[in-house]
Amino acid sequence: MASSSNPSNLPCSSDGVCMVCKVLTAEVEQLRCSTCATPWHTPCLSSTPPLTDVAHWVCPDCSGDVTASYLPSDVARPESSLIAAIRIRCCPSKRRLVVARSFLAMPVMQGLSRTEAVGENVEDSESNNPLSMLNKNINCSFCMLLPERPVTTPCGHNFCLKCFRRWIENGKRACVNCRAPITQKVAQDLRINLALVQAIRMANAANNASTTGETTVYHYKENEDKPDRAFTTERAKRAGMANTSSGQIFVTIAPDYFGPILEDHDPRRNRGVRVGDHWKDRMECRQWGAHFPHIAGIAGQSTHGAQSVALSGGYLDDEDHGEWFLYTGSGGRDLSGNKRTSKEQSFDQKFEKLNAALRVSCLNGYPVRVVRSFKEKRSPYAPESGVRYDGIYRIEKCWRKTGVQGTFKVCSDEHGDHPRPLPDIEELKNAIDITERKGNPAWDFDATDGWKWMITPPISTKAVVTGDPRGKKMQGAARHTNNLSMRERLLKEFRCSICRNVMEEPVTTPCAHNFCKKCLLGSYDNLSLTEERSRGGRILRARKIVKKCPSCPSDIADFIQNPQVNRDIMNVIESLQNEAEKEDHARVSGEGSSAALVDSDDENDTAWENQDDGNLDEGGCNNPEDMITESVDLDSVTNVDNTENKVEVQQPHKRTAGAGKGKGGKRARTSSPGDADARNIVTSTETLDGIAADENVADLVQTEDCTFTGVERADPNALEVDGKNMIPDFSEAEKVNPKQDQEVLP
DNA sequence: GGGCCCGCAGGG
DNA sequence: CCCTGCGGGCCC
Repeated sequence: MASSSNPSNLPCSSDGVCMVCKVLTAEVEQLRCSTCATPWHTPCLSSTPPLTDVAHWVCPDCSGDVTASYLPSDVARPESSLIAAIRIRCCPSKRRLVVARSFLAMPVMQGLSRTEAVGENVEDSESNNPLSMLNKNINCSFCMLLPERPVTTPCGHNFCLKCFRRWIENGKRACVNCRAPITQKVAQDLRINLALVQAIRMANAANNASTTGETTVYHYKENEDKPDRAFTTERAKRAGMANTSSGQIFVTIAPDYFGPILEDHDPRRNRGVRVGDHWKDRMECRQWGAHFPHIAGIAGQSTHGAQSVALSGGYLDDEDHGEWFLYTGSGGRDLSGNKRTSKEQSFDQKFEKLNAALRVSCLNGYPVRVVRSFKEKRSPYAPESGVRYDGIYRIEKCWRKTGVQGTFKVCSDEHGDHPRPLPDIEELKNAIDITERKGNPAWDFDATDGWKWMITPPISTKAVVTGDPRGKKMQGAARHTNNLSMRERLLKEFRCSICRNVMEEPVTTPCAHNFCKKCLLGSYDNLSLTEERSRGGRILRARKIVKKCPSCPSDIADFIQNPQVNRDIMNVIESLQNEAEKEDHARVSGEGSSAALVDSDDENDTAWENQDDGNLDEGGCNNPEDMITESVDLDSVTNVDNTENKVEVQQPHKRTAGAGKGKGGKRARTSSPGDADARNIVTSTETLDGIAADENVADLVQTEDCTFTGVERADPNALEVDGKNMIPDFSEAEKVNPKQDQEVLP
């Protein structure tokens, strides 16, 4: 390995110029680092590897020696930003580069560097900058940034998943920090450290927020008491699942969370919900968060936006073209009496409630999750059974128009009274209240990163898990409790799952769960390492006892033999606690707010909720761009008879703009006296931002047509397991129905 | 296969 | 607290 002590050890720049001798280097004179792929000018290296080792050569930046000199404690040196800049090169992915740039450009970071450069204590800047505090204590030793999708080694060191993977893929089997061996098992079965993810996210969100008091928000409500499956009481049985009580919600997203459900949100499987995932019914679908309401087709809040929709055939004139669809809003049906559902449209829909939510998502270009149910019999894209998650779509247009389901008119293919298969433009002519996005969509395609948030996602106003009646009660009770500071919320993320207190001597298991060292070891006190066995007087070889992680079924017997404290996390916790103490002293008052730290979850969670309530009127958004929602004039709808809200949804490679043509063309834009539908165009988009993203992003299709946003590929595993429920190949389907692709029918 | 019927979850 | 909602088992 090259020596790191030579100060002149510098790589070549991106255009191939050696940063030592300033000469444009030829490929043959370069040595590429097997870890970061950066080229180095061989003649300028202080030492060169033997020819046989060239393939495995690791550059000075990536080699352990140098990394050591870049440990967080060294960040305080004035040249730290330079070091960081150089280190960025070790993570060649563009994405990281982008992250790094914006990172360095952040005022917060600059402030941090300055402060540290002159040797001041950092804590002052920390108090208001949780992000810089985290950044100071937790750095990936490869890229020197806050770890992205952090993984923790059994020796207690934290890295970006990607950086660490690259290291492993290059055959390294020792921790870059401490040289502790990394077993094959650990290397192969990396798990994201969710506590870190949450903390970093929270800090990021706080940092991005324009005002100081606001919060992001990952509140957890007790959910564990619920069974894994939905259940129906004896009395309610006859009425079917409408009367079932929800089972446990498995994902850690709030009901008003927008976008894909990533592995970070899926502590059970650490996998996330992927396109093509399939459930037996709406209840099960709900438990995995794809679509929460178990009857209603739209999940959303009128001022916040709609998070998901279910396509299940409730409205006759919906069109499903796979990549885009038309969706009718809710309302306008007479559900009085004991008729809890009515197919008849008896009055106008308006852009209120859930329809307003759709419109908010349309205006802002939020990602909308889409599930299809087998009940949508008329769609070739519907699954044969159950409910399937079909990825992220975007609502392109909303309008109201006279539909076919009015009281006075029922049009269906059988009756031959086909509405003209108009292209969208035509339909839009007849429509009223046309809404479309004016600005840039919040969720959009980026050439480098694929589909992603272009702005800070809307801040959740709800607790992560719903459904526990106790939670509801607590909501009210806690409504008056005080808000938690960012520091307190961060500390909450670092609680031990066993004692529920902020961790002391935190250890991270290979399955990425965090506990106090004492708690973890204590829970196996009565178990010896091996079990003596005998049979019929004969002594058998001792069998190793399986020791399950307290949070999951993983066997962590090996790990707990010598669990290493996660010092990064410990440092963060200590910093946070010191800050809290200081503040308490400064306040001198007896009732410091840090006391809230030991409060029950419910207390705290609902307290945050309370805090959020204050923001609700602003659409729950803190980003100015989100404020568009404020301008929505929900009352602008007037004098329409029987209006339904429709959504037009679009899929990837299709031409979208003209949605219209569908098979029968349902919408009889006819003379029916009333029945305007509120419609929405939705286009499909999705990228999973997680481990899976690596596999998925490349599959995103970008259309020439700006209306469409992209589509995520189905999970191949899901397809294998259950072929009949596989997500349809939309392109094929289109071939079968060429008409659908024609621009306009006369 | 169609419709009844019922009582959950969530918005407001 | 009231109202609504693209469920679904069961009975006919």
